Amino acid sequence: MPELPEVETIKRQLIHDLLARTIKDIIVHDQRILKNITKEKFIKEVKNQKVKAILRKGKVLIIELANSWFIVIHLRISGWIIVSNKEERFARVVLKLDNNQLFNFCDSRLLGELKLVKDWQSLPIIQTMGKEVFDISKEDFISLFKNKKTKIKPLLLDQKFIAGIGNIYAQEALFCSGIHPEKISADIDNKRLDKLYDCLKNILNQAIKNGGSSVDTYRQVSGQEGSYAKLLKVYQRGGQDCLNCKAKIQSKTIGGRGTCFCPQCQK
DNA sequence: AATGGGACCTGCGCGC
DNA sequence: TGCGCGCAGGTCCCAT
Repeated sequence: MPELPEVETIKRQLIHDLLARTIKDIIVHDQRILKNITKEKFIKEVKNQKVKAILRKGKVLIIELANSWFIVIHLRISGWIIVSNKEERFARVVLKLDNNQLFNFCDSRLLGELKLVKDWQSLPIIQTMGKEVFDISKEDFISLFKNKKTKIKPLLLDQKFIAGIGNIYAQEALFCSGIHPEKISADIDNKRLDKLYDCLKNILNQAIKNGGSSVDTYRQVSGQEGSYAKLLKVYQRGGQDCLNCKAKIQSKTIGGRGTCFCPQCQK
């Protein structure tokens, strides 16, 4: 699923493939992707605009146009972006660029969204978003967990608490730091939280280096798979042996989400 | 404050 | 072979 490393990968590649290009034409194949604007208005405002900047906040991708409109994209579960010379399968919105390349916003399940706004910073999703682990000191990170009487894993998925972490990297970071996903946050000692901070940063950075994790529909902008999937240690490994201790990786629903962990290594 | 469920969606893998 | 079913999960929203 597109989480921080996947969206960051896309952002970096779009700086190469989309920045400073002019959008010559727009094709909207499925209007359900457009959340706050009609197809006609979207085309009118975006046509012939030059791409001025590409930003990322948490899992949100922001494309600034020369006329000060911002295209705000959330890939949700099943979205991805490919820049190529043809229309891709599942392309819902296609931007034709001045070098004849096509920016394909693909989404197999149509849960992603594209908005066109003048002020992206006032969007609720941005307003309520917590800090990313890269933007917070270890001390402040640790103090976030005190007084929180909720299970650690759903808390890591809460974008208002910390931004950018999704179901893959939450599971990986908890395995890395030896924390049971159902452990009550306030009961986790500082040593483990210290480790969690390091694990999160390391895992997210490694995932970015590998172009993200292609476990489902996600692809890099080139269409290549992200190679971090083969480095995942617990995600989707329920029933298999723990790579650390050989115990059986357990799989259960926690906070409504599938969760894999090692009952031996994670306490 | 925290938790649980439903809604949004459709491709895919499974069982029969 | 083909059909129907249920799972996958990011975010928002509502009820308890």
